[in-house]
Amino acid sequence: MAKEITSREQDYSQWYNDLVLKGELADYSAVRGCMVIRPYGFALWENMRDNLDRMFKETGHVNAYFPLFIPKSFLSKEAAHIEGFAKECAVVTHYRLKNDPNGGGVIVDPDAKLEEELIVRPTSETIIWNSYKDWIQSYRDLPLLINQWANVVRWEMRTRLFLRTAEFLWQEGHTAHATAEEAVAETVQMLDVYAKFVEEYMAIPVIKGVKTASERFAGAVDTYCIEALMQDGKALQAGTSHFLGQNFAKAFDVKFLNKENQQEYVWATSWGVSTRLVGALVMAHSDDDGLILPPRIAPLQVVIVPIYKGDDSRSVIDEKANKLTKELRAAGISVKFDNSDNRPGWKFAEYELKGVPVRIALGLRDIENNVAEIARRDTKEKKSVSLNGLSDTVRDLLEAIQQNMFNKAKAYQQMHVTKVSNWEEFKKTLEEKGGFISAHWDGTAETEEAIKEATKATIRCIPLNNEKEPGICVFSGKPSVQRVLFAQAY
RNA sequence: CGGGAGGUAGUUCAGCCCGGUAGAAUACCUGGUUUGGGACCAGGGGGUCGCAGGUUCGAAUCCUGUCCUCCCGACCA
Repeated sequence: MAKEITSREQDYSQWYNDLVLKGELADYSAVRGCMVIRPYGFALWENMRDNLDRMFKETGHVNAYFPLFIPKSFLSKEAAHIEGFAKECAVVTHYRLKNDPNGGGVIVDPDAKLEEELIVRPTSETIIWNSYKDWIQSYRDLPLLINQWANVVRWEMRTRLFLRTAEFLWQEGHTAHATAEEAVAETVQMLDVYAKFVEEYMAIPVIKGVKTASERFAGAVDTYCIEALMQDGKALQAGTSHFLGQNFAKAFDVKFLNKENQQEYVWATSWGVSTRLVGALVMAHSDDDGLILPPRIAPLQVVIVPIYKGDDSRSVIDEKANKLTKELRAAGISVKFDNSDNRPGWKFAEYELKGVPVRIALGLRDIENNVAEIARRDTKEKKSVSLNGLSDTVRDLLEAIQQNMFNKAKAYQQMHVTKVSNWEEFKKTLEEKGGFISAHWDGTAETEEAIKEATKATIRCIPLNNEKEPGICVFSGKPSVQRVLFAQAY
């Protein structure tokens, strides 16, 4: 049995890797645990990034940029924070190379040792709070609502393209507030922004919740998260928003003078999503024929494939296709007319691999009848449509695909939240069905750890607005006040 | 950091056991015929066999070391 599960996991790993590589999203790089994001994959990330950035600005945030390097001493100012990150930090110890006196290569110049080592940021709380200390004097300086788009490095033991890489791109918001209530409201607001983005743009339904103490961000008072379900039944943390209390304000001595002329520590939040979302997109929607990208963020929404028959047809079809391309672009749809020298069948397969939502095939026969064959990637349905008002037809279809992808993923998610009442059911469900398991938990870290030890499942979150429902813990049999969501996770 | 499998053409891999001229498929280039689901014919270019030592007349092949990749485990706010 264990063997079968292993091979199933391997199959999914292989499936996922193929999707990313053949879909031309990313490649492995020469650097351990890092990846090269290819133009197509980067265009996808840019679309995600631009939409998120707009949503951040609509909620009053501004962008800034802080340094890549963090003095070692900064990290040690917040005890829990260093505890959480110390094991995975890349450290800069020298600032110069020199020619190897014993050979042709270069060596690190031992004379160029840094007095204080620099840490390549695993996250930027410390370097940012060092600046905030100087920026915040009075309640008039608050709230401070700043986001940065950056790369961070976490030296993970084991990496997977997009889902966990040693270096990744992300955004991190860092805000400072006059009151705890305001900071909590900000934390929840940004969680809502993330949930809205992931559901409405990426077409992936999420469960909003709060982490247990053991899964909490290092240095946070509360960690809120959105959890998504992948097609192999594993959960993926798609975004987090942390209420940091006054931990970082105290560590970096950031005080403000309130209206009553009293010194107070500020209240903080931080929140982030990363290129991991691209991995989520791949895992949540793809099939055996390749990627399936949601229209709202697809780098390419429509591809037009000409079906030539002899050289005579070429100019007629090209002319018509160029006209349609122009028409669709004018309607705000991203289109590629692929008149390259490959055969139609090759192109069909190619754009399916890359997840282009809509394909239009155009041949002489179609033009004579004033129609085109339009195919949707999500369901693979094909039909003939009139060329009159094609941009409206395509726009409606793109919207329908977006909706259908979300509905399908939502139905899958709902089918995979299972309420269980005892330990046998818990194990059986996890093994045979996967997904989220809604179960009573006695609230202790010991039980959480024991369940993880036994099944690899962790508490993904305590859903927001969770019903209070007395019961007994599925593992320990002790009293419980509510159900929580367990799952195996990425 | 433990266990397993690998590193040979752009890619996927064969060759290795049993040492003796560097291979296939695919991709790429040229010409032609084609085009409604990954075309065909002909010709062509492309590799310090991961790296470093060793054994040998001779190493992709054997030995030692080392680096890297993938899978599993440990680790992973």
